[in-house]
Amino acid sequence: MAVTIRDVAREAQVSVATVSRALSSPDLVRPATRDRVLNAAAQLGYQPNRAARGLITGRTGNLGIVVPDLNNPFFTGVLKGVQARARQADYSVFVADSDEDRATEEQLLRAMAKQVDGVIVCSPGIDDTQLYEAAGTTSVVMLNRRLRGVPAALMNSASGMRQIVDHLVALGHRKLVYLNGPRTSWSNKERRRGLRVATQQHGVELIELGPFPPRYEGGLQACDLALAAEPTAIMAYNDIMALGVLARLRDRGIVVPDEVSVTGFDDLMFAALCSPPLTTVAMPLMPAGMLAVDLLLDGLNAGTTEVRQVDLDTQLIVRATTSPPPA
Amino acid sequence: MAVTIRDVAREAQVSVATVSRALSSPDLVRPATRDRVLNAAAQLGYQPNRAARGLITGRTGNLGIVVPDLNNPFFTGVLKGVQARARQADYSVFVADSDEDRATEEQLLRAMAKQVDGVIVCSPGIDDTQLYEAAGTTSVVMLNRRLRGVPAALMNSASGMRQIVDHLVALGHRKLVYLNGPRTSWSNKERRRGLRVATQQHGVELIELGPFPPRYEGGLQACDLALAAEPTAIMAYNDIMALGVLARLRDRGIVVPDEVSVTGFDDLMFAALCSPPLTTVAMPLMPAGMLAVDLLLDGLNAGTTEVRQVDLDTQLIVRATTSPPPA
DNA sequence: AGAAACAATGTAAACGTTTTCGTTATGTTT
DNA sequence: AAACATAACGAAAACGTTTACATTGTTTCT
Repeated sequence: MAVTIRDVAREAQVSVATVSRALSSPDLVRPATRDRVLNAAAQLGYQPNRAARGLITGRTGNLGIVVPDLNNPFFTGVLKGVQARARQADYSVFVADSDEDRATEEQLLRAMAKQVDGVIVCSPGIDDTQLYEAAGTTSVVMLNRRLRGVPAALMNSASGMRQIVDHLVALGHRKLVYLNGPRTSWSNKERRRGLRVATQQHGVELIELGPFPPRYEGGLQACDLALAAEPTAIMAYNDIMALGVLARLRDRGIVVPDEVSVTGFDDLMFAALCSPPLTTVAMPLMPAGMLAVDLLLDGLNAGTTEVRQVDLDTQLIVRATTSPPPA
Repeated sequence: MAVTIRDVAREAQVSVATVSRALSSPDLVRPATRDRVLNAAAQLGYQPNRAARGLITGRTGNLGIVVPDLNNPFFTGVLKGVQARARQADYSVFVADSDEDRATEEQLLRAMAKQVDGVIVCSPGIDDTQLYEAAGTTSVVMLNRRLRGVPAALMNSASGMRQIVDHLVALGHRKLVYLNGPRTSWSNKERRRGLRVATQQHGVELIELGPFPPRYEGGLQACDLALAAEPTAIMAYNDIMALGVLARLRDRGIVVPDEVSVTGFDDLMFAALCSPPLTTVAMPLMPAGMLAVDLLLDGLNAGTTEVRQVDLDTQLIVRATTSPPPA
């Protein structure tokens, strides 16, 4: 049915081996014949059968990525980067959504490992031993999580947090509240770490609350607890929680940023659109996705056992939810 | 390296043919030997090589989906559905993001067609002839777009629009503005269609403006034009535009819904979170994704040439941006 | 000029399955 | 009991590539 390498060979009056070479290692054939082959291939609209190629080379030309929730713009951001970079390198990408469930996550990872040359894992949930096991089966790159011996694309959350603290302290804040996200998440740990050193260096008071679910409702809930501590600024684990905080503050008639400053984290689309627009930290989502692909491909091609873990910079985006504290 | 069907055959003391049968058509082997094979397979951790299988069966076990923008929650919603349903059927899904570009869209579609058993196309942009061509190469299911001879999973936008109009008219509105999205998009056409018949039936005045870019900025821009027409309700093409409208109204000191009612379309997450929470229409995103997969698989397995185009119902979600018009 | 190296191409094996066909054992009908 | 259908299994071909090896013709070296 489909046009095969044999058809091209016949058309170009050469053997199938020559066709194969002309396409995958062009310098092995004479320019004249190469052109003949290429023309024939183009004319017939030949596309190599990837399954057949994969069968013999052991390479599938596929990449996998497993994410906890496709509805979370954070992950679609990196997915977009992954997707774009993979396409440039002529790879296709499988995507799997684990629905935040650790068991399915592991299952998906395992299933995917058979079909791809490498997997990008964005899952805060799945545990270390599972990951090491997967890393044995196929190439693995971690996203936003550091694990010994496994390459990783990291976004410097700690640095983002310190930028927030620097900003708030410069405005004159001296008593800050941080609303924790999930305790187990690497991101939350990193953010706390950045937070601790920054507040200690500046000698300002830090009150930690939570953990809270990293969602709108979590923000609503956390807000009242935060206010009880009477801070001048509230730092949420992420934008969605911050949105909850803003909503609750408005309900209670507390004016942002005049009476209390609020910050988020992630710079999701609506951070710029809510009111007042949210001061937050922008994550290099697409760059991280592209980096992850590069790391994966490096590992595959170079065959070097060098394990690279690369940090990408985050950036504070100052909008309208932060101002000097009330006098 | 990996464990192959031969290893299982040796372990179970049968031929490779029997192993293959025991796994893919269990009723062809005696229960006793089947158990032996299954045990051996389980013990060795055997996983069939999909490339090899695909080579001979002509089936890849893969599905593709091409979307214009992964950052758009609309598409990730259906993607989530696709993904979930595909996993149940033991299919993997390739995802491709065209970045709203028609040329890449076509290119992606073409590239994907070779590697999958079927493709789900969510692209409003790509033109009919391209689609028909793709439908010749591989199985195609359209999402939210009707095309003769091509199966489709459709969300009934027209019905959603009529629900909005019914709602507004019931509240007492008599002069409505609709802010058009992209003229070429099937969704916009459908929404207008529903709008027209509903307003005519009720005998209320309808003013159409635009087209506007279906984005936040589009809403900002459209808002002032809309107000000039002095309607009592503004219906936006989608939630994001509606958000822009709300922002602009607030800036101009116009109170929603007391002075003017506003509606969106899509029920994205922030529609519930913005303030005031947006009255909008919920789309059955995940169901549509799952339906699309079902249609695809039906087409593959049944081999029937019956072309199904299924409509899914949308639902009006009344929140706080609609109320009776000012007296 | 003969040998040796090399460049360009062809032949055929290999990758891991599924499936056709043939063979043997097991019932079932006359 | 002979003939025949049927069930269970094995041998081998096939899928479309890549690649190791063989072959040929051409250049380079001595």
